[in-house]
Amino acid sequence: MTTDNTQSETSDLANPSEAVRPDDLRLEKFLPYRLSVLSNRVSNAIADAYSARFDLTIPAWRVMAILGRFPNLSAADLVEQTAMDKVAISRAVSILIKNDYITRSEDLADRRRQVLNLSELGRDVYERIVPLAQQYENDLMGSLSTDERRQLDSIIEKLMARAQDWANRGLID
Amino acid sequence: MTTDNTQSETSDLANPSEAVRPDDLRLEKFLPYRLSVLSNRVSNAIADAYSARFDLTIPAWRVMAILGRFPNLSAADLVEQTAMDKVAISRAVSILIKNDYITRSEDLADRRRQVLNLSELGRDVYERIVPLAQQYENDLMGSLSTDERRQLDSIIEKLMARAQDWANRGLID
DNA sequence: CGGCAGTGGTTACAATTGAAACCAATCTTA
DNA sequence: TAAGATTGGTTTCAATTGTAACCACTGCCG
Repeated sequence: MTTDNTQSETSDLANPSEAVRPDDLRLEKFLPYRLSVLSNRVSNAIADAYSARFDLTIPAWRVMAILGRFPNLSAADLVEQTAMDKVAISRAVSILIKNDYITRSEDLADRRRQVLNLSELGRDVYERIVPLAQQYENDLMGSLSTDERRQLDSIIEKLMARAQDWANRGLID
Repeated sequence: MTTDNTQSETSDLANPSEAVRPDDLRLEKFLPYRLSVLSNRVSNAIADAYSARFDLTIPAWRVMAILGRFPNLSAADLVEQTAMDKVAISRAVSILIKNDYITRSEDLADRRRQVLNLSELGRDVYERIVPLAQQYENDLMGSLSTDERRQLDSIIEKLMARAQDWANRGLID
């Protein structure tokens, strides 16, 4: 209940029988809204950069980012690592294979699984994208002080945890 | 199952400054990625809450949020206020009208424009949603200290500005 | 006036996304 | 070892979203 009430008079008590008018919602200060706008701006800019240079969507790029670090994953492993869902992974993978950016091989031990890896070409692209991605991040972070970066990191963790709770425990009532 | 590092050829052994291999990108620490996950989690939870109770999508709710504060806006005004695009607004508006949540009247001065307002019913709903939205925000913010809230506010502003630059000035090269 | 560029807003269509059904392989247990 | 339950992954179909074309009106300039 600590919504910073920048409204002139915030006397909760001082409201007689008059129709109880709720405070207006100031969308431009509403965290979920701001997060959404910020995230979209950032994502769109970066998506443009990736697709202009490498013909990669963000989901596809994410898959490559993970495979670059952790070879021999299955699609299910990717789901776990990326917070993307099954279907998105499946689609990204199939595009990446079509582009010869990754390879898919059967897992002999479990013939349902398919082991994914960057191809030569894929690793090549990976190694060119990583710096690009880092450049974007550095540019963003460049607008923050060292302190602010630390703060942001920890704040995001906390918000993430809380939002995760919502998903688990169900909605607020 | 963290996999074995199968990078035979890329001269691991040559630790000297022969940095052939770029640092891996740690997706889970990559700001654009984290923002996206956080924003999606938050938005989805809230979207569920709105739609479960009021059959409102987020775009529609945003339109109502703005109209609640600023009556007599046109669709173009809404575009400006919400950072949503023309089409999204148009669609949200048409749904809201169908639901009798808002009214649309001709602007006599300029017959292209249409003046939008919450209807009685709409204001009713608005007044019930605002607290709900605030509850979600408070719950999120509840995981942060007062300091952190201030910090977050200012950090978001900075990031937003930087991301905005990207859109204006074109991509990083 | 008459033409034409610019605005407000909607429509049409393509691309993206999500939910659920689905197939195939594996694991369980009996 | 066969039946059912589970897991890995893809396909299908509907809903959402983005882009571009579009219509109606206004405003401007000749």
